[in-house]
Amino acid sequence: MSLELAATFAALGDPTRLALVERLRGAEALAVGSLAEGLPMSRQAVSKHLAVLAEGGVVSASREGRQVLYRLEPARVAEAEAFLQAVGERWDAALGRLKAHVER
Amino acid sequence: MSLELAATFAALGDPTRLALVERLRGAEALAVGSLAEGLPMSRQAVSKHLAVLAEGGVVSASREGRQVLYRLEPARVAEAEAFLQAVGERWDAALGRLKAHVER
DNA sequence: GTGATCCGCAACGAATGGGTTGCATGATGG
DNA sequence: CCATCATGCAACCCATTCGTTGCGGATCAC
Repeated sequence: MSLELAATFAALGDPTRLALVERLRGAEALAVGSLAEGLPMSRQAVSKHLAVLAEGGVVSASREGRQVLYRLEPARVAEAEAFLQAVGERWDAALGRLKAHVER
Repeated sequence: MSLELAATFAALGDPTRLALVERLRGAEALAVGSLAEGLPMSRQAVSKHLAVLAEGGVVSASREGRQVLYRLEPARVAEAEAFLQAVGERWDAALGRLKAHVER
């Protein structure tokens, strides 16, 4: 299956990276240093996590002076969401059929 | 952040497991052996992947005679979908504000 | 310029992940 | 019963991941 989709899900499959995404949800764009603040690991570790998120298409980076700003990238996130919705739809459809059968 | 959510995303973050989910999308429930059929790895490897999916709440297992049936578990999938939707919503809101500003 | 700040790169060790094989177990069919 | 089939369990190997530290390169403030 789609390697890109797998990379996106894998990027989200870590508590630290989920926390980073949630932080980015509350701001337009944040620098590495401010994202690392408060997390129980080094700045370089956070930087690596951000690289994984970027590889998965969840965030994008842009240099701004001497700092690097990260922001959410909704396109790939929407693809992942669509996949999950499709998974659920099959089940909803089955439920619909069952309901129709019961009500007949 | 939610360890459960991270486990769910991590479970989906592998091409083989995504393929398994897609197969399960087309059937009510499938046994380990039939899920392993056609995949370029041993049955035990597939069994491990299914265990990871179950740990992430994506599928559930039930013994049926001498075979174990796996089926999709929509509840946790819906939680993951809701998270992704929330991530996108922030962006949509920002886009809305931008649009409103431009049109003023 | 000089010094401080923000960050990436490289090397390293410990832990995890994904695959294999061999064997044990429990249900099925004659 | 006995052979067979569908799985799980355990041990092992190799590759990757996750964290660290040390260093060097830009950039800003003065």
